[in-house]
Amino acid sequence: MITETILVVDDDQDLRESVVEILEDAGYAVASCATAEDALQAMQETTPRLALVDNMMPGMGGMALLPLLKRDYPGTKIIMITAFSTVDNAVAAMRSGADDYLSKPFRRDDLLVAVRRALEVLKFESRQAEPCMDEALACLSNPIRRQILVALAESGEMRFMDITRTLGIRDHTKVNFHLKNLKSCSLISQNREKNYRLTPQGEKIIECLHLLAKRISS
Amino acid sequence: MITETILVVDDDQDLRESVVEILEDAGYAVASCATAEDALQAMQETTPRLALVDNMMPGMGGMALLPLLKRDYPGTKIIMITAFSTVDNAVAAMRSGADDYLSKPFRRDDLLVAVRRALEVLKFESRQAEPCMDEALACLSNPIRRQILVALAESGEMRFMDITRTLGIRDHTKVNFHLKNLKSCSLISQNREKNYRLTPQGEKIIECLHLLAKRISS
DNA sequence: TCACATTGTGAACAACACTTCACAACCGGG
DNA sequence: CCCGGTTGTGAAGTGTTGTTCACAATGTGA
Repeated sequence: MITETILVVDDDQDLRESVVEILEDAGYAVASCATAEDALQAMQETTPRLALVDNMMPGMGGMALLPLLKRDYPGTKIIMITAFSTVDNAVAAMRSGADDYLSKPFRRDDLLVAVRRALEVLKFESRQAEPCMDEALACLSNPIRRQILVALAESGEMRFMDITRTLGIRDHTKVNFHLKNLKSCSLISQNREKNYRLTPQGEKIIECLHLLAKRISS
Repeated sequence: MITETILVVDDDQDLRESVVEILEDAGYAVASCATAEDALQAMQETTPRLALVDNMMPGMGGMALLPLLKRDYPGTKIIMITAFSTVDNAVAAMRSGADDYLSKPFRRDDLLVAVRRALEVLKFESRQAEPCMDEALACLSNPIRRQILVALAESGEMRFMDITRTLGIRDHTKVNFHLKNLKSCSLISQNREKNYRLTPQGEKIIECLHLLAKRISS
């Protein structure tokens, strides 16, 4: 079993060591480095699931590091640390993929609260919901069903024959068959007016399809 | 074709009307309402892909509305609007799922920039790369094959009987069958020592499986 | 060398996914 | 009212996927 560590990235040696100490006192395993470049190296070696990153660093700054980390390690949570924080800066950081944001100076407890919260989220996320994915993935295995989902995602709401014609399928009962499948895994639903639309679950699946497509093609 | 609209949620009638006007002048179709409760209703009816939500409203506030919207309409982008903005508030909003954050008072152009940026992201996300995913998704449709991929992701490299025993399958030829499938979609490969391992493609798929699990369970 | 685990193939079969067809309930306009 | 489009069901057939079994090549330690 690989020990779970937290990575601390900060060029200010005093602050870095103090952060490391706080975390180690709290019982966490910690790795640290002083530059964004070293951080990338460290990520490759230890792949921590939580990283604390300083915003202002010589060389590549934290804001530049953020998107790199999020792209290559989408599962890793990142807490941004900043002096001179502004609303705009915080928003920019969060938009770039930071999972939390700490303004310097912060108290010991601010740090620990943020870390614990991030780890809680990780714990929650790592509890997988495999079972409910089974039916969903099985549904996705058929191209016609995928096309239906995509069409619904684009149009928001469609009637039966809309879908049939959009896909260019002559036999409407065939479409019906797949619609029934999608309904039974509750990826789509039908309202009183008989309009089909994605369920929240269905939308999540579509989002993931997009992610998958993006990732595979890149 | 349903017209794409932007939803504006703000209790302050003056501000709401001015925002609506700015957006309409810029050529967008706009719907608006004054309370979070009405917003939920409006979402059900029109399902806009972009919503501007005021933070402070009588009744349910914007911060309470946010997670509801994100849960039920994960595809919809949300821009939070706030008077008295602080870093903490901005961070909290972004953490709750806001995609952007505007401090009052803002200029016409600030608003339009944020809106355009959100719409750009939406446009990008809706562009798909379906074709190469077909075989991969078909492979994922079988639980045994998924288990094999997961096992390989965890162990890095395994031999035939390792896999068979790890999955607790008595008939080794069954495993062989699925391995052959996985090989033929090049999600796994086999080296001279007959060890099986994930291909780069296979690793990407596993990442996406994790993402999917995360998303579905949350 | 023999015994035994590993790794694999191909055929026969079972189970399931998908398609097609015949038919029917319903609604709206002419 | 009748006609044609919409939305649906169920049964029968077809084809694909998945399982099982009998068997074989290879390697490996006693």
